[in-house]
Formats: sequence, C-alpha cells, structure tokens
Amino acid sequence: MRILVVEDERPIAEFVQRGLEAEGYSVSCAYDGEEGLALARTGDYALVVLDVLLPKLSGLEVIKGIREDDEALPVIMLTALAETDDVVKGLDLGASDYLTKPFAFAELLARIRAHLRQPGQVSATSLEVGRINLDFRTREVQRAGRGVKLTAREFELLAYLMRHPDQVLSRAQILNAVWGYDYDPGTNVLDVYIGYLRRKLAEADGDAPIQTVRSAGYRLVSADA
Amino acid sequence: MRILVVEDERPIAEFVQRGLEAEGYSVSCAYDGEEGLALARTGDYALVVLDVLLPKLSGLEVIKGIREDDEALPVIMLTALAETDDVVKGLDLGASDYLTKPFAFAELLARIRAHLRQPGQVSATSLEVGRINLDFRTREVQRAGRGVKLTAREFELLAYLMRHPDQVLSRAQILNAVWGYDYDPGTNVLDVYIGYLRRKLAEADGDAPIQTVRSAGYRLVSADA
DNA sequence: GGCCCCGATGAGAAATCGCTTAGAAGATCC
DNA sequence: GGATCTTCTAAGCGATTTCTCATCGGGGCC
Repeated sequence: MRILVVEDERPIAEFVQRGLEAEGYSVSCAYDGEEGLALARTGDYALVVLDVLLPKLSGLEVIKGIREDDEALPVIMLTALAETDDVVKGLDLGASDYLTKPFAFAELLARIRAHLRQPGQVSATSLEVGRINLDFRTREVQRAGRGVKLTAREFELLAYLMRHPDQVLSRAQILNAVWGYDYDPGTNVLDVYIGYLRRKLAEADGDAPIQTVRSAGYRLVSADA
Repeated sequence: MRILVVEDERPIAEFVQRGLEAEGYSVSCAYDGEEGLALARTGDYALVVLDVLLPKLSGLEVIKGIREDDEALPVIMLTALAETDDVVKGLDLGASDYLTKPFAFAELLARIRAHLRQPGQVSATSLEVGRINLDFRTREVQRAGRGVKLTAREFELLAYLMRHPDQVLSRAQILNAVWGYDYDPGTNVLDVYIGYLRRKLAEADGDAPIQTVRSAGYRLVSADA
C-alpha cells in the first residue's frame, strides 16, 4: 500500500515516513506543493498525508488539484491548532480528515487505517453523541439544539471524546491524542479544559455528560438522558 | 493495565510509551537494566517490553532476575536483527516472545494483546465470572445486571480475582498483584477491601461469591448459584 | 466448654485526586 | 502597539479513597 507524504519540514516528514514504513506501508515524500500535487496525480498512491502550509503551492490548492483528477483518493490534512480556517476550507475542498500538529503518531495511524479500510465511509464532517452535535465543516457545536462556542482546543478535545463515546479515556490517552507528542505529563491542562467544556455544555442545557472516573480518566456518556 | 518498557534509547522508549498509552495502557519506562529489574520486581506490571542491549545490566540478566520472582510475567524482548544468539538465550531464560528491531508498532501491539489475553478470556476488554461482569473499556461492573460502583482499588482487586476464578489466592499473591510486592505484609488492607467488595456486590444481589479459605486466602467462585 | 487464632468490621487519620480560580504567557486582531 | 482571546500553570480546597488500628466474633481444637 503506497502512501504519499507532502510536508516541507524534513524532520516531520521523516518521522512520519519511518513510522509508516515500519508499519509496512511504502512511503514517498514530497517537500513542496507542486511536487506533492505532481506525485499525487500519478495515481500511484492509495492515500495522501498533506501539510497545509507548504511552499510553492498551498495544501488547499493541492487538494483542489487532486480532486480535479480523483474524487476518492483519501487526503488527510495536517494543520496547526490555530489554523481553523484552513481546516474548514480544506474539508470543503474535499479533504477527508485532518489532524492538528503536534499530533500523536498513533492517532495518524488510526485515521489512515480507517480511511484505507473504508474510503469515503469515514467522514470527518460531523459527529453526534447524545444531545451534542459537532460539525467539522463549520466548526459549530450544538447542545440540545443550542449553539455552543468553543475555542480550538476545546473543540478538538470534545471531538476526541465524541469519537470514543462511553469509553473511559485515560489522561495520558487524551493528552496524547489532543495535545500531541510534547506534552508535560505532570500538567493539569486537561482538568482545566474538561472544566471549560463542562461549563459551556451545561450553559446550553443544564448539565454536562462528561463523567469523571476517579484515578482512571474521563468519559463522555452517550445515554445523555 | 500497566506495562513496563525497559529501553535505553529514549526516542524508542518514548515512541513505544506514547503508542501504548494511546491504546489505553498505563506505561512506565526504565532506561537501564538495574532500574528495569527493580521496577519489574514491584509486581505492579502486567507485562514487560525489554530491550536486550542495556547499560548496567543486560536484558538477559533482567529476564533471569524477573523469573526468580515471577514465573508468569510476560516479557517481550526487543533485539537487533543480528543478535539471534540473544533471542535463543532469552527464550531459554524464560522470555515469552521477541521482536527484532526495527519493528512495526502494530506488531508489538498484537504480541502484547496476545500475551495479556488470559485463558478463558474472550477479549482483553471484558471479563465475566458467574453473575459478575467487568468491562475495562467503560470501567463498569455489573452483578446480576445491576451496576456496581467501585473505586480504583476495588476495581483492580475484583479484576484480579476474576482473572483467576475458583483458584484459592493467597494474601501475598493478591497483595503482590494488586498492591505491589514490597508492600508491608503485616497489613490488613486486603481484608478490609474484600469486605468492601463483598458489601457492594451483596447490595446488588444478596450475597457475594467471595469465599474465605481460612489460613490460605480468598477465592472467587464462578458457580455463583 | 474454653481458648486461641484468624478474619471481619467500624471509626477515623492520612493521602490522593480532581475541581476551581486567578493570573501569566503567548497569539491574534485591529 | 494595545486590547482581547486563548492556552497553560500553579496553588488551595474539598471530597473521596486508601489505609491503619483496635476491637469484635466465630470456628476449630484440645
């Protein structure tokens, strides 16, 4: 299975390449948008991992170029946390999914597998758990029909919880997935953000369906009465 | 589920740690043989991932040390391709499995899952003994269909009993597995916790299937009438 | 029956965990 | 270049959990 990685920062490109090769994929790298688009158009690849900030041709233009040729080729975007506009535009242009840097490698792998297994099936467009709705295209969240305004971090955190409803997720697991590889294990950011989320969700509808499981982690309950 | 990673190359150790944490395991790292053996001996871990080439104490010696204490603790060796001699020696000394570097993370994960799966256990995510159900993913426990709320310690204790149904487990054995081996043997925490468990299980369904075997230990009966 | 051990139990001390709050540091937008 | 928003750190507090200790009870053995 061949994967194309388009990423101008060499260390990241290599990190991803080696990781994926160790998983048995065959990987090519491109280091700017033009090269990336040219390679993608060869039709040789089953999936593209695409940084959005690229020299010569932006990631968004690459997506547009790819979609002119190939409707189905899965494209996973890599973006900085702040670039929420790009995420929205990218998804509108036909990107299949996105990850915010710094990302956990395991998370990238999980997404890649999901998209290779059922191309087109996995949609990064919206999620619904209990009375919460989350839309990746517009970055809007609703609780019981009422709009909830979230910051970028809060949004990613909630999205991760919603991808694993009812599961107890450990702090390490969540920090890995949402904060990425260079987090400080002794931090309590996560607690603080859970607090923010709870407050905002409760403002919309009385209570928040995020349970604390002491000394184990957190859990988003779907049977949100 | 706690896993110990003994590996002196920090990047590899961290890569494995994060990957496993992202899968929901709780992971500690040791960066030389002495530290690794000391941690392994605490009895806190369900499995050890062990590099063979280590400072201070070689991986082979660590295996020997572990086996003096614990016959059953699964140990997965990591070796370089060239070190085939070490693989043979390691397996002779009681290692459970091995992988040659560079390895695919998915492969390591598969081996770990295989070794953690207990005989008679359907999947690694849940246990069923008599009328008790325990789910690791949601951390929910049910007795006769009714939910039972347990604290972290109670949960681990019950999980351990359920992994060894009908066996008489000595106090030392249980303290080893659930509390850690260097725990003060003169304590009666275990008795206290058995009491807590019995009460909570009985609340849900009249009686509790934990038998006391005088001057021997405790036993969870599966033929829970 | 009486004694002795082992285990059960209740009360309370100690430790731990997570929530909240306040504010510093960093990013972003006019 | 401020003002504002976001992200993160750190400390204090309260609740729960964990553990210790002392006492109680009951079975087995003489």
